[in-house]
Amino acid sequence: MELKATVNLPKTAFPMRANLPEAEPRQLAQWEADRVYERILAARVGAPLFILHDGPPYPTGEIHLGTALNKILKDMVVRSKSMAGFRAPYVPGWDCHGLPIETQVEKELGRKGAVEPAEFRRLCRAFASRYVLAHIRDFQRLGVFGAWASPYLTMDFDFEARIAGAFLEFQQKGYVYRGKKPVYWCLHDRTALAEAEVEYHDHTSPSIWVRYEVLRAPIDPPRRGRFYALIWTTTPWTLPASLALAFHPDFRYAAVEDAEGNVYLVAEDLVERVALETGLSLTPRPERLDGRALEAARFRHPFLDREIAGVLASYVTLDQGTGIVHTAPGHGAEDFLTGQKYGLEPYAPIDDSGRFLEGLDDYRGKSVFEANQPVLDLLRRRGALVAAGKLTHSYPHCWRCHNPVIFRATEQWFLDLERHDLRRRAIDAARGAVSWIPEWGRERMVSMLETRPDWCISRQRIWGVPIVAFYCDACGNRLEDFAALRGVLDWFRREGADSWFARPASELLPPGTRCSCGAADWRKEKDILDVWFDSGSTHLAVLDGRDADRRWPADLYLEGPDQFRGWFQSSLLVGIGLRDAPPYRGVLTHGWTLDADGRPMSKSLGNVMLPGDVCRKWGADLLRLWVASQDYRSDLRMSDRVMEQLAEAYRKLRNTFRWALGNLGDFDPSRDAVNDENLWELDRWMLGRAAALAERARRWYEEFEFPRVFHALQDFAVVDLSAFYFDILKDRLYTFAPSSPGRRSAQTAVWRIAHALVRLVAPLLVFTAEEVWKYMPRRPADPESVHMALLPEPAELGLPLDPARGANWERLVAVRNEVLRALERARNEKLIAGSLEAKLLLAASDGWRGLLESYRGWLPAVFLVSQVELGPSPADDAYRSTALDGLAIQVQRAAGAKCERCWNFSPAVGTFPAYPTICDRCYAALQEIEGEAGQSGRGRS
RNA sequence: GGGCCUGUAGCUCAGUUGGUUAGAGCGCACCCCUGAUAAGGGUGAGGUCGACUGUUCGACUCAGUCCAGGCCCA
Repeated sequence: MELKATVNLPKTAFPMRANLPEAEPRQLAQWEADRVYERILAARVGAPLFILHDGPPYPTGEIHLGTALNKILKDMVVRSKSMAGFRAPYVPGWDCHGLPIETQVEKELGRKGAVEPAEFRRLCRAFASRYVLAHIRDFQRLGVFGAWASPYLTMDFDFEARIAGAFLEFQQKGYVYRGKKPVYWCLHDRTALAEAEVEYHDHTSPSIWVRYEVLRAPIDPPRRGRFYALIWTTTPWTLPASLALAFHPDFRYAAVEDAEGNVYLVAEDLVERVALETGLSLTPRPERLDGRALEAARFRHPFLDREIAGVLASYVTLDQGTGIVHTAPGHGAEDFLTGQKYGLEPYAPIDDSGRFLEGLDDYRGKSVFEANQPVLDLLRRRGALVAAGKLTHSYPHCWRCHNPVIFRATEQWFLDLERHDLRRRAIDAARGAVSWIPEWGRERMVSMLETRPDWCISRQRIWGVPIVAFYCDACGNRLEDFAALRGVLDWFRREGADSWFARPASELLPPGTRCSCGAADWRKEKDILDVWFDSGSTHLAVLDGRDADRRWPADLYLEGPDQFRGWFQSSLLVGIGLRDAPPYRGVLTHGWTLDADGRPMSKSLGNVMLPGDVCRKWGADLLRLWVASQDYRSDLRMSDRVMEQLAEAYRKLRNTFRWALGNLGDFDPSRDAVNDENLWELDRWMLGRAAALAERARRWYEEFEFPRVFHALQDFAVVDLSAFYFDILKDRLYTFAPSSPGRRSAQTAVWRIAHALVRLVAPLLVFTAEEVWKYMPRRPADPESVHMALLPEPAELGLPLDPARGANWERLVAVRNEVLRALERARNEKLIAGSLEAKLLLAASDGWRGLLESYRGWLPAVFLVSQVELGPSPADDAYRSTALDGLAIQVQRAAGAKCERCWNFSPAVGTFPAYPTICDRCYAALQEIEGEAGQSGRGRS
């Protein structure tokens, strides 16, 4: 038993089980107490800056997995940049204004409009502040480092002033106009919505076929019945605003006759389908018309005293309907454009809540969706309704209240994208100056910019930055004295944008501000700015160069794919419009989070997995591993199954570190490390492999290829270390005398590798890396936290081994793999159990023979067997390699007895009277150990 | 319907300029060890590379069509 005490078994306090959910919060508290984030920055004074500008989330509710993915990726970027030697500050931000907050506050208030605007804004501010604090905790829990004590909030007074200032600047530069346009309109929230605020859900609409009597068309009228154009629509309520019928210029239109002799115009290709869907029995007549011939046609409105024009539009399709589209320029984007072309008004006779202001008694005073049925009845009475049914289709809904929205022409504020070539310049910048990861981001941004309409920047809400504009009470003209307008910003800086609501125009404007008409009474604009204008301006407010950590433009924006229409785009337009350059040098996009079946996570599907729950069950490092393990450029799958798998990978990595730490318990790198030239060859070879890994990993970090880092680290830990190198080293580390050159060589290699690996993994597994670092023997120059360290340079792993020798080891590994097969066969035949019970007889052809001869002394260790002999010809029952030509392996029982100390078999066991149960090698080791003990005994006295 | 993207073993990923029997790790099955032990090691079974059609002497790799899924928009 006392022999066992002479075996150097691994010893470390580093726990095998991580217990991350409990350990991580302690680590967080430690980091905070030690001000590690600040110290990392301090350690990079004067280093080149790397600015990741944070895309601000809304401070509502608990963060979801997509948010966590986003923040973790950002943290990996910032940390890897920092460890690559950059000064990489991270200033997190929140988008505090807007409908999401208003909706929540209204919910808390219980009923709408219960309080004055100023009070409502106070409640919104309080709500946002509360959730910012909650989010900070959530994000910190993920191990994200950043300036949590000084984040940016778009509701900060100074920030509000900057947003309003950006608007004034746009206006001064001539980009801003007011116009009537159909916009998405939420009847429930009584506000215009940006495209970004609309989401599509299924909705059931009436599906009706309506006939418009033809007044004039280049075709002979029917003998018996009447002559109609047939249209199909799912929005009966837009019929009162129907001003035109649109035909496709290139379609052919047929005249078809029903049983009663009435004749209908319908797109030729749709005749059969229309007959089927309406139940009409339609008989074709010989007449055919090109769509473009119908531009001059005239029709009668089905129930209003109105003549309707025929117009041409290329968006008319043959997918559905009749190939003729009823057109209401006040209620559709495409209709609006067509209306403009033909000089038609964007007529929308409804108020903010969707009630009809004019028209027939049937529907006047009703809101649009209520009007569908009366309009239907009206059509039926007038004989205009040909058929009616229902259709469930994808329809735009308000992103906050989830009610269906409509298109409605209203007075709004717009940014003119054609002004000063804004659109073109933005596209050019996206094409040229910005680097996109992945590459396709460029094309996506460009194509979206090409087709997007002017930016509607006004909202009829309360919680936001007001549009700083005044109207003359007397003549209605808008104030264009920009010095006076800018004066308002001082109020914002002092009291916030709340001052707009709390103070009269006379206070906000310099005394005596007069209109050109001479009057001096002003009325404040009621609209506020679109929140996307807020967030689109964050780069102006945050990257303003007020200290060393702020520089415009940012190096990187990193968000989900939805931000192509959102933040990426709004920021770009603001940057180009006001600074004539993009606000970012690069844009990185990640995918969406999906469940195990590839469906997006959503509350309605009930498949959401919250980061908080994952942290409580698995730990933040495992969530981070999830982020690091998958290709974030496409969508990421999440499930218990995936987490279980990651937990296995984590465990393996952790135990590999643990074994290394256990074997470094008596190793001090500055005292015990072996020089490169004294390192054993295998150790140098492994160091070379680690160096190659470090080199690749550094490059991958540079390219944000985190999954490659993770997979490479895992492979290295599992294949190179655990299954190969460490397995081989056990014999040397456990049984050699503690200070023997061979053991110190192994320890030097293990230490260098672990010391490098822990830094390579640090940006990914932030908690575990720090924990490993704590238990690792370190050099005096090593920082206190692994996160202050730099990524390992390949050179740190030592001088490269001669490539020819490296190639030898690769071949030895190939032989080893064959040996393992042979040993397995022997095990199955019950010849041996453990591999140390084996003796190998290797017969090799010339190609392999030389190699084996020259590494003869290494072979038992590398093959984990007690004895190896090289022989001329294989026995009949030898294992013959198929992979390596000419190699045969014969497994026999090892000679001699099992050494009690090292468990190798040796004929020498029994030849040492003092130690009858041990082998010659252990005998020598024991001599050495006794010598060392004597020395250290003297040293101590 | 349009724009962009994704689709290689049960899971997560590699697959170099198209070129021999498509790789890795995990998981799984079986075996070994018991001095990394709620650890460690080994062997093995798993894939018609989403489908189809082309180009080519040869395609996971190129082209086209389709299918499934995602983001955005209609």
